[in-house]
Formats: sequence, structure tokens, C-alpha cells
Amino acid sequence: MLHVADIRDNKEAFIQALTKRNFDAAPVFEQVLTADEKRRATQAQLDNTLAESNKISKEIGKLFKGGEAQKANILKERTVKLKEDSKILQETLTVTVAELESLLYTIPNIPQDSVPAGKSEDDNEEIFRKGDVPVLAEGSLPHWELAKKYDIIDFELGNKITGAGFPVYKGKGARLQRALITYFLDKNTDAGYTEYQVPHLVNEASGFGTGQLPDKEGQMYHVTADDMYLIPTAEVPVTNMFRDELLNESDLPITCTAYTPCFRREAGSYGAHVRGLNRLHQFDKVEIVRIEKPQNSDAALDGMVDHVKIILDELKLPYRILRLCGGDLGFTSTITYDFEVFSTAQDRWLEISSVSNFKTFQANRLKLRFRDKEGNKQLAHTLNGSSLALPRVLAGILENYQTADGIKIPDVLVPYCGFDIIK
RNA sequence: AGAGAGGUGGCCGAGUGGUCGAAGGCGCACGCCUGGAAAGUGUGUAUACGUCACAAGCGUAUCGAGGGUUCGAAUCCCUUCCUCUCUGCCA
Repeated sequence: MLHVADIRDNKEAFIQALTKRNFDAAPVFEQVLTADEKRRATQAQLDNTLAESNKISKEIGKLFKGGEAQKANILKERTVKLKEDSKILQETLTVTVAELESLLYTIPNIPQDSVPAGKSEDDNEEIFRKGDVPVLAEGSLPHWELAKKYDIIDFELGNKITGAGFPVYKGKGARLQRALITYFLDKNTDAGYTEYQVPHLVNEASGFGTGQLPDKEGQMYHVTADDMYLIPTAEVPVTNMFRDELLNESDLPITCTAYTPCFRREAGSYGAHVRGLNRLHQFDKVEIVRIEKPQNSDAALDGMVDHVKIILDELKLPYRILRLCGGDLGFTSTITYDFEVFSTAQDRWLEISSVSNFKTFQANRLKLRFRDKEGNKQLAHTLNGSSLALPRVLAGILENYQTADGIKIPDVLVPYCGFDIIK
């Protein structure tokens, strides 16, 4: 959520920047500024009315104490009108604040200067590419065929017990999952991130805090009986640990990593791109989250990108990094780098990580602030990234490491798996 | 799920209708004391919004949240959320 004061001060620049998202901010900005003026005017009126009312009440108290009930009763009459006025003003204020907030909720974050303009993923900018695409033997298979061939993932079984998009991993497939989770967590904690285990259901306030609500309501599974949401990413519970916190500057940066399953309804998805592990309703992910001082967040983002690179280098998977264009940028992000692994057998790139800087956009909703050295309160910057999402990494490994003898396990994972080939 | 207790400032904890944004303590900050430190001692120490120069000052709101009674509510009433204890259930 943007700050009204920021909108007022940077209106033209923000409008310009938001065109990169193909978002026409001018009309909503006008509405915001009008609503804010109304809010302030109403508040001033209300405050004055209440001030007078408070003053009279104090006098009445004194008069009663002094035994002058007659005079007190005369004063009482004067408060009737004030009371009516304040009630109306209070209602107006409540409505105006709600209007203002719902307007602000519709405005996405301001893209950074380096974010390219663009409409769709076709306009994303490739900024890095590494790794050799293996030349696979004749008859190489996509991962969903390999999963069946080696009996390591059972999609039909998932259909039976839940529905499409909830695969069952078995045998070496399950072990490989566990190995990947542990390996990712180890890499992250070695890099200084503190490991957390967090709830997989969150309340409504948490959904609003990180911006999944109200923007992506339909994407989350909603447990209506208890009004809780299954998390679509560990970002939600982890970042919300710091909701309503006033930190000290010396606490920063805060760095967290957490493994969680992630649940996404993915309404409207279809076709070949959702086959196998490509798009699931439940999947595993290890997330990294940072809370930073504003002046450090750009460097922190670069550090996160470098960190994910190291992991992919170690896994020896061919990958590239994209800087997302405005049209593909998430609602809450100022800049996002997507990592994609090349799936040889599918002949396409698979997104496996998304690393973003949200600046103060989430912190403003979360009321996540810190007290700087001068004693002033500032909103912190929040960042997060996948390090890493499991299914497509697994798909990449299965497809790129397939040989006539079976699926080789990347060297770095062998100690975690306890085997070096699936056959 | 049933019965009971409770939610007050960074923490603990007083406070049952007016002088309470809230005693006291702890913690923290700064000063005094000291060769230095501890102890002792003095002062200060919530948040948001409005006015405004993101100053001071002033005003308003906030004692889990929302509503009500009253001229006036942390204090009374209603609703709701949460926590704890016992019972039940259970990995």
C-alpha cells in the first residue's frame, strides 16, 4: 500500500512509472487525494467538536463537586448538540477512511527505474544465462513420463485422495524431495538466514499484511469454518511475524528462511503448461525473507540473486535470470528477478525462483517500522525470494539428468539422498 | 467442544464513573556521585491522526476489538476475538 503523502509529493513521477505496468493511475490518484482532504477536514472538525465537549464535561464535573447542580444542568443542555454533531462527523470520518483505504488497496507498487515497460512475459528482459543445456539421447522423456517410468511420483493417486495438482511422491522421489528441502535450508542457513518453522494457515490480518488480500483472494484456499487461509507461500507467515513491530535500527537486517508447503488454487490454469509438476495446487518451497534498512535494500536484493545463483551453479542446471517487465511484475513488488531452469525434454524454461524488493509497500500495510539512529520512525523494506521452489527444480533434474541407465543425482545432492541414481 | 478466569504502556502491575494517558516497580536514555564500575541518586521515557516546518506547542483518539448507557467510561452493559486453567477429544 502506498503512502498518501508519497502520492501527493510524487504524483507525476508515480503516474509515469505506473504506465510501465499499463496502469493508469491518474484518476485513482485524484480520488485518493480528494478523499484524503476530506478525511483531514472531517477529522479537524470532529476534533474541535470533541474538544469543546470535553471542556464542558470537565466543568460539569467541577460544578457537581461544588454542589452547583443547577449550573451543571444548564451546561448539560449545551452538550446535546455537540454530541449529535460529533456522531455525524465520526460516521463521515469512518466512511471516508474506509474509502481511502480501499482506493489505496487497488494501486500496485511503483516499479523501479530499471524495470522495463511491457505487457506480458514476452517483454521480460534476460539479464543472465549460465549452464550448458545437455544433449539428451533419442527418446528422452518429460518428467511426468519419467515419474511413471521410475515410479517416483504418482499423480493419479493424488487425484484419488484429493484432486488434480496434489501429487504423491514415493520411494526415491519422496527422498529426493526431502533431500532438496534440507539442502536448500542448509544453503540458506549457511548464508546467514535463520531457519523458522511457521504455521501453514494464517488469519485474515496476515493475508492483508503481505498483500495477498484483497488482491488475490481467489488464489488462496479459504477455510471458512475458522476464517483462515492456507498459505500460498511462506512469505505470508514469515513476513507477518513482524507485523505491528517497531524495531531498532540495530535489529536490521533480519534474515529468515523457512520451508513450507504452498497451496494455490490456480483458478483458470489449463493446458500443457500445467502438466506434471509444472503447476500444482500444493507444492514445496523454501523461502528467504529479509527486512532491511531502506538504504540497504537494493544491495540486499542483489545479494539474494547471487545467493540463488550459487545454488543453481551447484546443482549444475542450465538457468537464466529475467528482470520482469512492468506488465508481469507482481502487484506488491518494485522489482522482481525470476530464475528459470531450462527443461531440455520439454524444451522450455521453467520458473523456479522469484526474488523481489517490496520496499515500503508491505511494511506500510504491516506497520513494520524501525527507529533510526536519530530516533525517527521509518518503514522498513521487505524482500523475499524462493530459495528454492521444489517441483520445477525436480522437473529440471529429472529431465536434464536422465540417461539410458537412469536419472543421475546431482553430486551436491548425493549425500542428502543416500543414492546417486534413480533406476 | 463444556466450565471457569483473564486481556491495562517495552515488561510486571495498580486502578470499579470525573482532577487517568493512566500510581508503583522493572527496563531503557541522559546527568550527578566514583580513579573506573556497581550501588545510590535526579530527570526523562507510548502510539496514531490533525494543525504545523515529519520542530515546539496545542487538539483528538487509543487501557484486546466493535457497539451502547452517561454531560463524562480503563472503570457499567452488549457483542466479538484472543489467552490461560480444568474437563473432554487427540498426533
